[in-house]
Amino acid sequence: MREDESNWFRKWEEQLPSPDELMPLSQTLITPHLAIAFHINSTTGTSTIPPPQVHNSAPQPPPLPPFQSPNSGEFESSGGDEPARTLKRPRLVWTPQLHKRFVDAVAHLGIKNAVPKTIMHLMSVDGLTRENVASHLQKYRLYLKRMQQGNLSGHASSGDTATDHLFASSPVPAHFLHQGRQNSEHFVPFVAVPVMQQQQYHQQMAAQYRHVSPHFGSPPNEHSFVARQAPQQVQRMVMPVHNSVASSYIDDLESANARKVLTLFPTGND
DNA sequence: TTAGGAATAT
DNA sequence: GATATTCCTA
Repeated sequence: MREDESNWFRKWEEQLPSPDELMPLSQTLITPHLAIAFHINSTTGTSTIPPPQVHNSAPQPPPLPPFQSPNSGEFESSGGDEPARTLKRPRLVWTPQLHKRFVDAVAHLGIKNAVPKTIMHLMSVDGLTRENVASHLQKYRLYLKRMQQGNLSGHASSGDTATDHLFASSPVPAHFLHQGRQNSEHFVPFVAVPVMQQQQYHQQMAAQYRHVSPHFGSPPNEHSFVARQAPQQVQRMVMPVHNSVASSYIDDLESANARKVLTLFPTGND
């Protein structure tokens, strides 16, 4: 009996195609959509279907700048030549850029409303799942808890792990650290804009807020004075849009300046 | 049925 | 240690 079985197996095994014969069936773990979304150089000559964007109801947050992780994407494929025995989604790597967008989203929503699904939508990153966000959020909350208990300096208290560095790469909005006041105040119609887009931003500002700031071609007034006092990065990087991600830059501004700057651009109906 | 969140697994 | 998955709960 046993011998029958092993013979049968050997015969079956001999009839299997060789590895070479199997090669044409190679399959990438990264779909064309993901490859495009994350600027991954695909060697497969597949078509260039634009990825389905997850849209907010209003102006989009800027696309994430090109990713810089070693394998040029946030999604690590588990070795390009590995057979696609698992079609599981590749492991997500939370880069500083991605984390920043996460923090922006959470800051916008306020801790209370920051739940995975909402964060995911606000982040508007192709391929990002609710599970990805939930997992990251879980860890981020633990980090915040540690921050609250330990020193509140704004940097990792003790661990100094890679996570700590990642989390420290985007400033923790001040209101995250004490539970007193987080609310709708954080529904602010701003979004951070990469420096690359300054030009565009300035044009838009000039068009929309000509009356506000000398930076954009009109005479100074009280508002522009306030704006000039805001940290430079905010002057450069804040762009008014509705129903979009609030910038952690804003939350970062502990001073009254920030608040005044915010009032320059009253929130529309979200 | 869906989603959040803690616990657990990889 | 980082991220995914499971499991329980609302």
